[in-house]
Amino acid sequence: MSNIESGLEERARLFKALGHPVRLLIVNLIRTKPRHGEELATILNLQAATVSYHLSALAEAGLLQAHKDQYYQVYSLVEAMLGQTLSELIHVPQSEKTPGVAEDAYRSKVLNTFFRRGRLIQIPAQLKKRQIVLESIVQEFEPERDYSEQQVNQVLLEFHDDVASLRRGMIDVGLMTRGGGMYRRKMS
Amino acid sequence: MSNIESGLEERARLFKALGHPVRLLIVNLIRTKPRHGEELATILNLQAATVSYHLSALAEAGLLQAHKDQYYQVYSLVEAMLGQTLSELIHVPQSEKTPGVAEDAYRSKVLNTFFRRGRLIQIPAQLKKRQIVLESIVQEFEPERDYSEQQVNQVLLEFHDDVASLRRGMIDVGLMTRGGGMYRRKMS
DNA sequence: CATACAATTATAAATTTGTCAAATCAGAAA
DNA sequence: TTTCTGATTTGACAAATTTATAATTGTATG
Repeated sequence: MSNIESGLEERARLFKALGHPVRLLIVNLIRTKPRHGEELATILNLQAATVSYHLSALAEAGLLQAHKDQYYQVYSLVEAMLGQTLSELIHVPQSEKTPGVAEDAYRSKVLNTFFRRGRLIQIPAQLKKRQIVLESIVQEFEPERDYSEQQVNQVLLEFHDDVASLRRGMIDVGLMTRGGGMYRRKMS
Repeated sequence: MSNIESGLEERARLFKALGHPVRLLIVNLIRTKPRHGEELATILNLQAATVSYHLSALAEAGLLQAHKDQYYQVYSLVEAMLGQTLSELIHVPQSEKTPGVAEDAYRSKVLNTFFRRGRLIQIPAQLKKRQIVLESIVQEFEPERDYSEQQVNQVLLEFHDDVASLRRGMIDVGLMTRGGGMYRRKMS
């Protein structure tokens, strides 16, 4: 996966997720043992919807992971995060330190809006934004190589479940071509 | 220093401070070398006032320290913070996990508003709040022991520069008594 | 002391967050 | 299938955050 997310925003998201008393409490509660939403809502004396909101913030930041268990959506801590030091977490690669040209800034903004942890949250309705997003995804294909629909789907599935729309989008926008049932990425 | 700050809010403040792209950038810039506000404003292409706002958020969170150098207020990183792991930083003492009774909640709220990193930001104008704040500060004195004005000042100076107002407040509110030039804390 | 420079504070506007209630969804169980 | 239970989404609204401009404060230099 390539240049899809601005590391800067991603980092900020992590810290922001932890920057709220309720969410810190949630993390601490889940740390003692994995828990589901309703349990937390009761303990914290908040609405289930509110807890859900906070949980998704934490999950999007990569701090929590969820798995289904019967009725319940059980959240647990992503242990891998815990060992990192502030020093490591704070660090932003040199390349990101200057916001860059306005053009790139807009591109980053769009990518940051629609991608979360490498996955496409939603396919942009606006052409201009869809274009930017698809351009970023098409990088995953080698140019001038034939892919079966199967293979195309497999790659696209990493980004979004609605692979059909993505596939169609690629053709519409002119990033890929189809011929004789095979797909190939156009060289830019 | 005692129960003055809710560790929970304090932690959240730390993370919240880092939870913004501009502030992360600032931290990274300052990390390479200490810098002053205007310099950062230029690099980041933001108003000086805006940078000032972000800097104070970072300073209040304990991440930055400032020292004057001629005209300039030079900010540098508090190195001590950097080594801590997320695991350590996230941890909230057991006692804080339950929000507590409403009565205490109000008290915490007031204390959190007026204290920052153990220092009093401002002496509350409202009596009720001043009372809460002073009560918390008076804990630093042993009851039934005589203190000279000098000694009183020395303790109070840890909390706020305007020691005179604090001293007077203590008497007004009835937390301390003065007699023959000596001060003593009343047993509650 | 007046002027210049940097920093902070005050104010205001725009944006984002946090919360709840109501509606919708999704998986299990009857 | 219908129903039950927990989870998520949506809409609304209050609260907070972010940012800019203008005013103020604080140092230092001529």
